[in-house]
Amino acid sequence: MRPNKRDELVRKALDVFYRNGFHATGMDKLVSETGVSKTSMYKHFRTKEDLILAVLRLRDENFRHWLYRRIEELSDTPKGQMLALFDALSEWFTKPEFRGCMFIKASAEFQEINHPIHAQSAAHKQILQDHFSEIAEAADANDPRLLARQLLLLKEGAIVSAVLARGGGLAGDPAADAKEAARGLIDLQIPST
Amino acid sequence: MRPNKRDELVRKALDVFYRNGFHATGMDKLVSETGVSKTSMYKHFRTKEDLILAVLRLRDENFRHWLYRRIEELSDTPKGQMLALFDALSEWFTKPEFRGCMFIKASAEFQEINHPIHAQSAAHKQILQDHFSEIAEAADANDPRLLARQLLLLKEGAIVSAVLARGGGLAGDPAADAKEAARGLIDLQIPST
DNA sequence: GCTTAACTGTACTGATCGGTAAATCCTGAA
DNA sequence: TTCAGGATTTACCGATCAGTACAGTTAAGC
Repeated sequence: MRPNKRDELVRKALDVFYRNGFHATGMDKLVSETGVSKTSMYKHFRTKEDLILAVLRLRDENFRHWLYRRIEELSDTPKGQMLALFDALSEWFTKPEFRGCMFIKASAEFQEINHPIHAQSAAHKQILQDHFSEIAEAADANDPRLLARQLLLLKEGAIVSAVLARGGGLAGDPAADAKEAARGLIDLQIPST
Repeated sequence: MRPNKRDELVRKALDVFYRNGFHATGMDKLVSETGVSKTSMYKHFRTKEDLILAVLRLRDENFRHWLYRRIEELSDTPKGQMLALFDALSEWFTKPEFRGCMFIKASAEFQEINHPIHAQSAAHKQILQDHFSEIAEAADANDPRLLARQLLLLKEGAIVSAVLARGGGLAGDPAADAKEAARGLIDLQIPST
């Protein structure tokens, strides 16, 4: 058997869903864009929903690993890493293929609280928040969990704003503005050296 | 009668689109949920897209007017009103019918930069940002425009987080956390009394 | 009573939706 | 060389998609 074929399908489906949206992407479109036959798809995934869940799992892995690594590359102190988060975001926003956060879009298209896709999107954000919390703790913040939640707020706000600002419809540089805000919030919790 | 019928359609369509999403809502569903015949719909709006644009116009009007009024009710000082923004959001988030920001969802489903729906969503956020900017200016902020952009970041982040936190999948109280953050950012720009 | 215009239900278009059936093709292992 | 299992193409299912045609209904203004 080919363990590759399934992964290749998920990888390509990720691209198509990310560019076109979930409801707007039909299985026939996936066939033509991925080159994988419909029969094969339904061999690997019972439903479209199962495929989407697999796509989100891959996205979670890819995105978090990229973000974690990039943050560590940009700074080697916890405090610096919290700021580097927004430099990494800025790099992401300026990529031509940037089209917002896949999990925000997934939760927007599948709104029911108990829907697996909605739940998985929430889980992704929770894992990120926990990671931020560890960094904030390492930086000796007074309330690491609060600071982590605020960093996540700024990150999500920056992503949403970056999407709208991409076409020039919204003024400002979301990543830079968020970084400025983060700097203020961090200084409030960590006595400046 | 009958300037009403069109408005009634838009009003009811707003509900359906807000609860179900745009692509996921078919015109036949609108017929059954609004009680307006399909022929009438297409008399008033040439396409589904035109109807969505009308719905977004109404939403923009309703939401902004509600928010502006609520903020003024909660405080009569510019500085207090910037904080009251997040109390108003908290009220919104706890309403049982809360299902996130319609414009974030619209821009997520219609991603193309030049798409009218995308552009209209960006315009809504820009108007809000301008309003915040006026309040920040009245509060004698050092950089009112920056503060306004940061308040918008916190607002959008709080909305997205509130959607994910609604099902218990994400820890924290986004409105409260955002308010705390806003307080810090405001104090940095306005010498505390 | 008649006109006019808004509204209605029903039936339809061709395309696409998610998902399935069946026959064939390809490739690696025995 | 044969066999098996996965992958393929092609065709199909009933449902739904956005949008249209058309004939009938309602109600106000004159």
